Amino acid sequence: MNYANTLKNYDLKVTPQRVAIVQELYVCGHLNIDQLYNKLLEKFPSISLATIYKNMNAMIEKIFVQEVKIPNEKSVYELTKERHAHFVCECCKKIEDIHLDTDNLLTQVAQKTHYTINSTSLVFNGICSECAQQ
Amino acid sequence: MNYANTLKNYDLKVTPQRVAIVQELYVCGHLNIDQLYNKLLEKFPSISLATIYKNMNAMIEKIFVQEVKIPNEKSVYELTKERHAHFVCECCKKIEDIHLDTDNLLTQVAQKTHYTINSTSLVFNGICSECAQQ
DNA sequence: CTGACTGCAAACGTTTTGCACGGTA
DNA sequence: TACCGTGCAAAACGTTTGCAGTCAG
Repeated sequence: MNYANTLKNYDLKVTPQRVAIVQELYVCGHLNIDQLYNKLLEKFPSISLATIYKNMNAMIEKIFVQEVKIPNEKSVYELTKERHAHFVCECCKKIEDIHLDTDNLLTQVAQKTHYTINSTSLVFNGICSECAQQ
Repeated sequence: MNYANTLKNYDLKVTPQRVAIVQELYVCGHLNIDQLYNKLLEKFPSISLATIYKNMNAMIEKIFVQEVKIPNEKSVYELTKERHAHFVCECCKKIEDIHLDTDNLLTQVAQKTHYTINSTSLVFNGICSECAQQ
């Protein structure tokens, strides 16, 4: 993953702060604003929260990054990938991507509503196996 | 629907403001805080936003009301009902409940993650048939 | 009568904005 | 060089809290 080139592909100027944001999202998968800010503080001790917000908004506008809204939790951000669902552990707050076959689901929605579906937001809350063992 | 009795069933004191909140949610289905505030202003010209917030939090705590987080939109609130999904029209912002058979989906999640699922948040974004005609 | 609810004002946390400076292309 | 991004400070916004007065049970 070449972070700088990926930014360019999305029409975003390359700056060290942006590269670091992409890198953290790539490595960590899902981060909320505070987590991202704290990670970046290690590399850029004088980085501003305003910079984080401005960059997230710029990346969201280019659909390079997407916000994931989670019940009872702060929103997290992830690099745009192929459509997938999320599992959130209510205990350790871990978030995992789940790739599901949603053809049947979308067929049901189409039959019941006759609406055109453009995107989905599927979040499953529960207890992960690590937390369940304790 | 007897609003006062329903409030009592959920261990919530009955006040005119609360009855009005339940009534609006029952009639409108889904409302965000501003919409609810504006509706209640008609009946209670001096009602405070703080009252709305306090009551929503009280009702959520009793699981009488639930928050629905929607991508790119403000959260809306609805009376707790049986599990269901939501369709949101990107054009007119209309929100509709959809009752889907999710057995297959939950089976897939169970097989792929071995996690215990306690709740789901399923939101479908698209264009409703009324907006599609235009 | 007692405790809970209301409405107001202030406080708080989060996100956005304006501006001077510095860096990217 | 021209424009865009950064960081700081202030502003804006949404939500919560404290308090005095009022109401429900």
